[in-house]
Amino acid sequence: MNTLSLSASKHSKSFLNLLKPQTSKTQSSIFLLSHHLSTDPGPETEPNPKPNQSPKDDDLLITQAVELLQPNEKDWNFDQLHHLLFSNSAAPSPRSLFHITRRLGASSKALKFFEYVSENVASPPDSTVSLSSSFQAILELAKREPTSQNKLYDLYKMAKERNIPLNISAAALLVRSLGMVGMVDEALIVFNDLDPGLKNTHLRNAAIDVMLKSGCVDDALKVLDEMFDPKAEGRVDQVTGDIVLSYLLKREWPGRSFSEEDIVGLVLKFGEHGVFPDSVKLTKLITALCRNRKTNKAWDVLHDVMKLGGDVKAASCNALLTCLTRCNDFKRMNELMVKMKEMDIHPDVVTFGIVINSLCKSRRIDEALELFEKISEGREKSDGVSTEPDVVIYNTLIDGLCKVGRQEEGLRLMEKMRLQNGCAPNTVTYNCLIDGFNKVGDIERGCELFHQMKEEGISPSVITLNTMVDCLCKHGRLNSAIDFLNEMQRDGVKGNAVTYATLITSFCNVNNISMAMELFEQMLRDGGSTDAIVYYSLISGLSQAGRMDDAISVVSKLKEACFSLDLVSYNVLINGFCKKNKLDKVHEMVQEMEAAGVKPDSVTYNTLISYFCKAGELTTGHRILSKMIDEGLVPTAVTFGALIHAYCLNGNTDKAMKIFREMGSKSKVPPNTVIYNILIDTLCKKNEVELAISLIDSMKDKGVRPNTATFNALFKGLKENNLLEKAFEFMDQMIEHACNPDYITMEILTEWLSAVGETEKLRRFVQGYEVAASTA
DNA sequence: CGGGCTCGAG
Repeated sequence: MNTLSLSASKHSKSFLNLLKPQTSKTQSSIFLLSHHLSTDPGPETEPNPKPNQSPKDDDLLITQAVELLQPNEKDWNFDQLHHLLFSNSAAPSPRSLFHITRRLGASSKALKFFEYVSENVASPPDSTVSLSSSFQAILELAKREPTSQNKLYDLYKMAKERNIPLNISAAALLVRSLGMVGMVDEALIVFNDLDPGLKNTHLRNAAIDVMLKSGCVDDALKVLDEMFDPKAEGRVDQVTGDIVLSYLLKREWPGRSFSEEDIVGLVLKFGEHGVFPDSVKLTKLITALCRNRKTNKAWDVLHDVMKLGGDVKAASCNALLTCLTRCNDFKRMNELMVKMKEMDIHPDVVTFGIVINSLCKSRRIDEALELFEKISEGREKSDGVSTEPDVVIYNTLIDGLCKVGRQEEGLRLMEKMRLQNGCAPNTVTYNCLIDGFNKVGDIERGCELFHQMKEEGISPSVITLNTMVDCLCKHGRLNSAIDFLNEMQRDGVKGNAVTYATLITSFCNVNNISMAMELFEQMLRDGGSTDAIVYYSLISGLSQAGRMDDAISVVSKLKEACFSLDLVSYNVLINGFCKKNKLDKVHEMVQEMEAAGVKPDSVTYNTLISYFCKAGELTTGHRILSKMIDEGLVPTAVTFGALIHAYCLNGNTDKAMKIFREMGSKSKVPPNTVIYNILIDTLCKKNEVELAISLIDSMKDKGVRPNTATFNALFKGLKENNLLEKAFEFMDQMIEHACNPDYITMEILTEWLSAVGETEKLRRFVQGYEVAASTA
């Protein structure tokens, strides 16, 4: 526990420190950086006026010249023109030529003027700069004209023939514009023709942009490499970084592929040159790495960017935190938060949301509530801290409470959130609560809340629908579920794949395959455009009903419709074949999924581990577990459950208990109801009822809901040992937890209680009254 | 660009 410094008692302090007003020493540098992050290359540079001519003189000249050039080019008065421009000993400045040319409006007219000037101006090289300026103006005009595509390149060829060099602005314009209209080869010719001295950062950026967008990735990388040379003209700048990174962050790269290592390598290389991804891009990169299970890479790149002096914002840290949460890596979560404080990165409301969610998901709901209180207090203080809990944080907590059976508290929290500005309950709030009450069997309250939300004008979502449908199905009220669905559809909430998957699976479970098929057809009909997910749900339902032949025939239908199986479908099929003990089919499926490029996930591994463990092949089970860990997957409660189950079956209860304890201490995976049930059942059978009872208590502490099977296992043990008072106690608890007795419960209790003359207590129990109260 | 709710494994 001590290594886990997420615990609120320790952390609340550091969080409060983080919330203190900050000395803003980083403030100004952040501002500067964000200014540099702009991708706008800045205004086109205009030629400088001649040193001996003031811009004012220049402007007069420009106005007069444009006046003279106003008429159609046939009617130009060349005498006056010559007098104005060339009678002076000083030729017109490049700046004035640029402006005169540009104000002629049309490129054809501008070109005529350009011809006139080139005939009258002194011979090169003296006139080169002037002519280049005029030429730049022609390009700018031509670019705006509708048929510019070929015109631009023709103009370039003309300039080249006449040995009129491009200035930087003209070159950049050509490269960009040609690239934009798809004349990539031409754009690259322009770039490659350029004098190396002219290839400044701006131009190289334009060229790299064109190259990347057209798939000439290797060319781009070559230019980029030159830009990394410390002696080079045109070093990388922020814009270079933006262009290259935006490209790398795309889902696919035309023309080449990049590994995560390549991308991270480039980011760091930019970093060494003082160029960093902006917050959005860094966050995207980290999110992408995390999605591809490269948590370590994500961790490294974030820390390296910090080390190199990049500006890291909370969002990027949040992305990594989310990923660490999913791996239950509390140690590094904590390390990262310490680092954030060190680097003066303020945690924001999302950061707190992630931490609170992480605590909730590990069932450390009270610590989550404590942290929540601390943040709320911080809001009251007048130190300018603006982290107040938002709707998401409230919802996270309400869901956390509901998930551990504290739905009444969840309800109270909803009332509390109404008192906070801008924190009105929303659809998600109600979804959590409805599910909370439904899951403990209190459908009445679930329905009540459902009507309440509608009265409040909060529209139910498809998740609300699915929550209700699932609950009705789990209680065997399949027809009510269908009615509910129809009613919601009338109100405009259409069922989705989850809805149908739930219904189809439920009908398969009660062996009503024809109804399942009918729903399948209905969804195909209603769905408008067919979706593969329709097939998935039926395959899943049939597999779980053990009808593997039917499932496989639906697979063929799916393939005929040109869909392919997804990860979940492979998982349910593998599970189905495992249950049927068809090992050859299991192998076939695993091979097929690998060939299809579908990577097995923890569910796949759990299914296989559980299969081999149950079959008594513990060695194979452990071997698959190692492979799972090698693949970067984290063992889940199901994984541990499979191992624990295996050792229980094996008679090795001590080993099972050892794994169970390690779950809490080493792995931080919260055990679930099934694991408790296995252990309680096994311990009772071995006559270790005391230990079994202590496990029930630990369930309460950890917020794991017992179910009917939990109590059944316990009652069997209590009956063996004739612990009647204990039995009454747990009968009350069963009522408290809204666990309905099933036929097994009734069998055990009827036999036992009739034998000892306690039939009255049994009667009250069946009617849902507390048993202990009946004695009073 | 980052955090919340339903369903698919044991």
